Amino acid sequence: MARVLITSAIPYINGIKHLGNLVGSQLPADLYARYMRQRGHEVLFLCATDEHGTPAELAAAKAGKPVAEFCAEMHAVQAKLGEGFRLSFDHFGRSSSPQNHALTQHFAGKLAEAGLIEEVSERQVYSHADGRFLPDRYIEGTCPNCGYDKARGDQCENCTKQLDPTDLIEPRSAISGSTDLEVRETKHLYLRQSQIRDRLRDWIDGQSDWPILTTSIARKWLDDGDGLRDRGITRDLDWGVPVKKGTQDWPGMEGKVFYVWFDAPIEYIASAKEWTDADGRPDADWERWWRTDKGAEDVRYVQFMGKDNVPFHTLSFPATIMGSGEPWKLVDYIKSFNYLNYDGGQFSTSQGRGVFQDQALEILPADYWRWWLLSHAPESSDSEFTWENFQAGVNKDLADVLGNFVSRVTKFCRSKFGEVVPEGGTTGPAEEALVAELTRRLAAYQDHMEAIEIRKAAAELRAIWVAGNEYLQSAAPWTLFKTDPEAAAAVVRLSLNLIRLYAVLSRPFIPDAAQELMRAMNCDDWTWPEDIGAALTTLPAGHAFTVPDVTFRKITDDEREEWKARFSGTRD
RNA sequence: GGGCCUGUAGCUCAAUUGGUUAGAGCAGAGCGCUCAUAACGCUUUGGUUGGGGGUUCGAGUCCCUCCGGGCCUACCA
Repeated sequence: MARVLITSAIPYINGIKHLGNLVGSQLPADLYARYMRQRGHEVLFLCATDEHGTPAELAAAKAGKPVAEFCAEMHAVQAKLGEGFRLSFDHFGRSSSPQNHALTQHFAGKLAEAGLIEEVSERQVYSHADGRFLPDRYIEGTCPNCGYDKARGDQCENCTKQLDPTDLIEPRSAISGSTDLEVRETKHLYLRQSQIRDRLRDWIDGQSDWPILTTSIARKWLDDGDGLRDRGITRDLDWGVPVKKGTQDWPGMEGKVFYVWFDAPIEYIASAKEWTDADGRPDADWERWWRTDKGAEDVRYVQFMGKDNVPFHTLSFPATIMGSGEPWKLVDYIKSFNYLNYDGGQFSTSQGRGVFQDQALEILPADYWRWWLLSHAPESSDSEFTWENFQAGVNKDLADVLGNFVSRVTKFCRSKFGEVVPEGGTTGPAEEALVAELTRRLAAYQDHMEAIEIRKAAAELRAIWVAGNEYLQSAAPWTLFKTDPEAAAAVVRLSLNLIRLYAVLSRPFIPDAAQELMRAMNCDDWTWPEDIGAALTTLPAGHAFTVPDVTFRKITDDEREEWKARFSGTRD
């Protein structure tokens, strides 16, 4: 039995996330966590909300709420949506937790001791009307290069020229529109990542099996221009982790907080402490996952994230861990994803474009989304959600191939033998061939799951479902029954066992439906099959079952059109 | 501008990393079955692998070039 630590990128707090966010980290992480648990491994699956930063403060202001209250509410909303999608987190924490405050300050203290923190004085734009410093992109003005009047302080979207906020003509706050701006001197802490560059490079170079997407982004940052740059890890904000050196005050840093990207990954660790603290368990219980000096040497740590998160997970966070000089667990494998687009464009939280998690669950059960999203995960390039593809995929795969198989087997049995596994008859070459095929496909399925090749795993699972229909078609128990009822009974007995096997194998993808099927088979044996032939005799003759309701109803053309129209514009 | 990724059948994707005649699913066509959610099975149509050039006995795969799509470019997260 192995021990697997799994984290998915922690979703930002500023609003309800769309399906692109879901498929880019949490959903695949959940698939992997569920699979590894089913295979008997010890799994710790952690996630949290990422609650700090300017956008969180602005979202709270827009909602007319104090930021702490806003974040608490949004955390509850996201936690509930996670449950709705059956994300099997062992703990869903908050980056604003006291545990994360303490740990973030601890790391900063250790980095300072190691000489990896530098104090830098810099000039930033302050808005009197907004009462805050403005990040570059929150300043708008006219581009000095092309004259575009909505250029941002970091870059002009029209001519793509990189800008400094002070380059803008007639700069104004993007928040309030105020032109009452002032350049102020302010002091910040920088993490001297450049000092750790060679260690990071050696570490990255040693990861030959990581997705190209992951390593190429890391190398780009290591080698771009003058190489890996030091990074500011503090901000002038109210809401965040106060800057401290361990438990000590940090002279000159009063009133400042750590940068959200410094404290967010540390929450992966703090979430584990939140998890044990919640039950009053000792620190040793979470440290055995995170401290290689306290039992984590044999842990395999796997992270899931969208490509936009890769630099922070391959460089900044490892630099924090390496630089601390303490034996924290480094990530072993980083699975990164491209983007899921929506019907010809991007999903957008700010523009309200696409399908959001709450809306998705309102119109269909979680399994529909899980199956389609996972079987179309943007692994090799950006992928696209269209209602036509979604309808076709769900109807064909879930309703026709899997659902209808269950339906035809159980209903045939009920009409000929009653709601009980029939006895009599023996298996022959057809059954042996089926077992051989399933054994081969199961091995492939397992290989793909181990390698986190999600679309391939989904395709293999589907092929396993198809094999049942092929078998049933060629065995034709409805014909056999007329001349040799016992032979038909043997076919049906095996087919009912196939349903149970499908519940076991499909559970990581579609946990609710798997549960329904298992319940209908009046069984609770989720043992992962070591031997297909043996697994297909689990339900013995005489075992009672029930014919389940339609497991997956089809999406009608009318529904498809209705949803397409409903989600074409922006959400309220 | 620079860097990275990507382009394979109408659609969504494969192709053991340079090795037979480029494969699946969906959609389309034909046949079969009648247990089943008008479901299932079998057969089948469909590709100058974005264009052009090169290396090689051999290129979807490597190199050059052009075209298209996307991402990143460090103070959004």
